[in-house]
Amino acid sequence: MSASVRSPQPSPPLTRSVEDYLKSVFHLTSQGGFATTSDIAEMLDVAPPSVSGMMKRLSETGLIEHVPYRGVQLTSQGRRAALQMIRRHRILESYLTGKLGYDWGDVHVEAERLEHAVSEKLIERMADALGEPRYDPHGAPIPTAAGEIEEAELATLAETAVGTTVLLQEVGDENPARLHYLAEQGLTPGVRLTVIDRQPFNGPTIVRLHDGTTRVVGQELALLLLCRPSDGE
Amino acid sequence: MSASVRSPQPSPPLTRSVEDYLKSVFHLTSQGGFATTSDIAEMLDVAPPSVSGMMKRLSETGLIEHVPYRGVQLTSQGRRAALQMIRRHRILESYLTGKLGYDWGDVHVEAERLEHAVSEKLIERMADALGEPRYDPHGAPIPTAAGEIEEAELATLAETAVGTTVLLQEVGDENPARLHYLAEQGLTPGVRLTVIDRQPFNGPTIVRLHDGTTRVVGQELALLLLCRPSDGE
DNA sequence: TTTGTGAATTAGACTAGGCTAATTTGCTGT
DNA sequence: ACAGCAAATTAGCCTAGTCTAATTCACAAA
Repeated sequence: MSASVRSPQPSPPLTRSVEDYLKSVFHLTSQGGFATTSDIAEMLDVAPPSVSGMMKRLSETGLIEHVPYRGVQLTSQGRRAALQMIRRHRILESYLTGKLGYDWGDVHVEAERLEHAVSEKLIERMADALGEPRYDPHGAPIPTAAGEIEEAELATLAETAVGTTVLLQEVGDENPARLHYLAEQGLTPGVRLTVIDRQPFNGPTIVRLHDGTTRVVGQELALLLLCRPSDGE
Repeated sequence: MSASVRSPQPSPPLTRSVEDYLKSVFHLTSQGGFATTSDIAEMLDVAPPSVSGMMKRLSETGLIEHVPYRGVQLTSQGRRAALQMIRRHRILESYLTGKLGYDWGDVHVEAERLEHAVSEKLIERMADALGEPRYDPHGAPIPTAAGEIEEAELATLAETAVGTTVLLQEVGDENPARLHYLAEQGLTPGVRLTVIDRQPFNGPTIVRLHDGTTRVVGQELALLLLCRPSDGE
């Protein structure tokens, strides 16, 4: 009988909404700290009171830690659930581009809908068919089935020093138009860039690609290009 | 201004529930006639009053025709929506078995969840990858994107006369255990069978396969095997 | 120390979709 | 013709999740 006190009761499956909230909190706290009500509300396009209400319910079910008027963080249980959703999302994006000819600008919306409906089994079959990919089409790391995710220290292109050669690792965006443009410019994960100049006052960054051609990248886009120091050449 | 009277207003997307109800009504009226409240309730595993409520809403939005205390039928708009769902379902089943190694007994549940989340575009990509299949893994016809569905006159194996040779066209079941068993027995769509005997009092039907081996098929299963007269041979 | 302000929460209402219990209806058998 | 029964509907309630309007809180600035 004493077990009933802290037994992790057979939790009902999470609803779509709950899954979305957990993902938001995960992303908003990935740099540490708390996620605020208004940030969550904006990310999910709902009104702040909706967030307050949901946060209350989620903290009652032990998925988040809520400090009223301060913000929220995921519990380890909530983090596990969020990572599972992110794995689903990123495997789906990878599968849609890799096996069904989707453009990397179009996968996000489709994956956003499917991630709530796919079974664990289907995700693992897709991952298997793809050869257990470690990164999605945008270069974001895919959590393992066990819930581990790679945490890399990436710098935006906008803050990379002139003269440096870097590897473009990830594009931190999901806007189709921007992604299409970047693909046209050849600015996709995996390419090596050398920063050859940067205009002052938040001006554009000028980079040289491996093939010798150059690109002028405005700040808005440069902030989305996540790079890491290039090892060898 | 006069247009506002009968303009087919930009109907909001159907909810999951609505999609499920429409599918049920379609299946229950496929032989003609009305679908009854209790049949729908049983098929969807909800209480009859839930069905009454939904039928009221659906007839207000013009998807079904409701004759109180009699039953319902789909309007042409409702039929179009139902056929779209059935196309999605059957394309998904085909894709899961054809491209992701699913067993034909396991696809139904997975497709049931995904059919509410996939976009039109994804379905067409899957259909394309499969070469526009006309039948799903159980032999059921797949509606075209334009909403046409093949209507065949099939007889159950249980009613097929002794001595007749037939083509097993479709297995009208979705129970994984039964489907597994049938696959083990080699009783899958496309095989040719000759009925060589049938025991009285709803007893089993004995058939010979093309390879000369025989199978004893109890009535419960024989009722699920939908056959058509075999042309040649 | 007090006050103003913006963020967060509470209050209260609404919709979809489900349920049970009570009532109504249509049909069948006498 | 009508009594009885089973099926269908109505009545009334519940939960999840959303909203707007009103209120409360934390903190920075005076």
